[in-house]
Amino acid sequence: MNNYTYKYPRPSVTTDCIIFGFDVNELKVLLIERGLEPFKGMWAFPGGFLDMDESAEEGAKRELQEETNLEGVFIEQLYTFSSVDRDPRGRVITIAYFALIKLADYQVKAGDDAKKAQWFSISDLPKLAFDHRRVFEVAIERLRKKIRYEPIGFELLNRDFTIPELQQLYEAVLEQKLDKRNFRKKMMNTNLLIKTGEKQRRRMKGKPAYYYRFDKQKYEELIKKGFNFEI
Amino acid sequence: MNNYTYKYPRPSVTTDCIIFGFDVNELKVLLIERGLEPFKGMWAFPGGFLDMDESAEEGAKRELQEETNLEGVFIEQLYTFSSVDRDPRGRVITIAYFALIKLADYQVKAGDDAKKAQWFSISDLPKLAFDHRRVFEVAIERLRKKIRYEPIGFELLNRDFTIPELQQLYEAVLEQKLDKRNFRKKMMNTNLLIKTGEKQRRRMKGKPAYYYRFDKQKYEELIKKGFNFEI
DNA sequence: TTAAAAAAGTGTAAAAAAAACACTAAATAA
DNA sequence: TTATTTAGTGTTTTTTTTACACTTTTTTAA
Repeated sequence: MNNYTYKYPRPSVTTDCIIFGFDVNELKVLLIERGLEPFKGMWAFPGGFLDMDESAEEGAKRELQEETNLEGVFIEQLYTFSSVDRDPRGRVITIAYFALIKLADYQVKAGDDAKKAQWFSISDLPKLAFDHRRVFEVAIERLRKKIRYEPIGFELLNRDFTIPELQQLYEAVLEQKLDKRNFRKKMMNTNLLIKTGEKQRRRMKGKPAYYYRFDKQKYEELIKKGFNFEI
Repeated sequence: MNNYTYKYPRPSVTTDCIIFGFDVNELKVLLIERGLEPFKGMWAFPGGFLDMDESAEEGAKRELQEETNLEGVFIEQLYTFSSVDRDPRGRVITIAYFALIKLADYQVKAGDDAKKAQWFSISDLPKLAFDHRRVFEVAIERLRKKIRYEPIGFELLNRDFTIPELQQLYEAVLEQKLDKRNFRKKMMNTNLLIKTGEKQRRRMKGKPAYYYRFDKQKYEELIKKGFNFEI
């Protein structure tokens, strides 16, 4: 035990992941119930200690994989939180990442005994452990800014989505109503949406909407030429 | 010696400061010549190890103070760099901050023997130690984005500045020419510039310009009401 | 089977913002 | 006193954004 000795004291370094999902018109975030002290019984973002042979991004991705079974998702460094007193166990610095996932592709592993994971609507969060409330505020603010300038909303929807679904996502994230016609116009003017030709085929009220796909390849080419996505 | 022992290995944590200044129409950055291996003789951003009783921001500010004698400057977390191999001495994670200072207020301490500090034009940087070239790229990109959406340019100018000076700063940062009339119009329309009434009084070519001040107090009030600075 | 209800889809006009553009004014230098 | 240099100023055109209402296609209920 106690094998690692240094001349000067060092903080522990962890990564945390703020994982957003979108379901039935609500923006959700994934939390884990803490089984141990400190903050036992409270909810926190999934995260853990950084290994010495991985970068912070790799560590965050590894944990995301372990916790949610998801790979290849949009992940981005959010902020590094380093208040001296943020963890009662000692000096712990956390490098926080945020991730957007397609909720439909993902099932919370029910009954995973080690850690109870659960999606919470962002408007109805429980009390969070550590400084995670603050972390959440930073994350949601970043998401709100980012969704206006980069086409990251699509990461939250199925590959095939309808324009009204996309609009509802924007409305949920930005917390404001948008004009139907102007929204569609703007999205269409990017020339980045491909109509699949399929209609919604469902037992549902109202006229069914057409499905679209985001043309990621075209987007990547356009940004090389200095194109700016903006909504 | 070797007094700190932990059960699991821990990375070292440092902070680095990318300090921008503006002088004679050039955007500059402050570098320190390394006196020791590794990268002896090469240039690097000022920085150092985080103390256990300070947050990363406090650490960055302390170092900024030590290196440049400046206090109360605009400072902002930039990014945390954590590649496994970024420091040949071992696992070192750095939390990078960027800062904007009024060059006129600051004199590089000539002959400070421990560390030779020097301003470099961003278009003429020497070879940088560690991954600091990458760090620089991230910093300049952030500055370019940020200056369009927040009134941070004023942090680089004297309290009293002329509109042409301000424009030259924007042109240096954004690396593009701007229309004189449209630039002035936009700046004036923010209603955040106070004309001091003073003219330039100098032995210089051309018509002297009037001095202005940025109304920080008014700006702070406006952002509370949802105002957006944009240029 | 028909009528009512619900949601998707569509275009145009007005207003606001951004871009383009050239001359006059005030100082210094020759 | 004349030439040179830089500051300062307004208007028109173009582009972008906003506001706004009806038709179409489906399901549900009568």
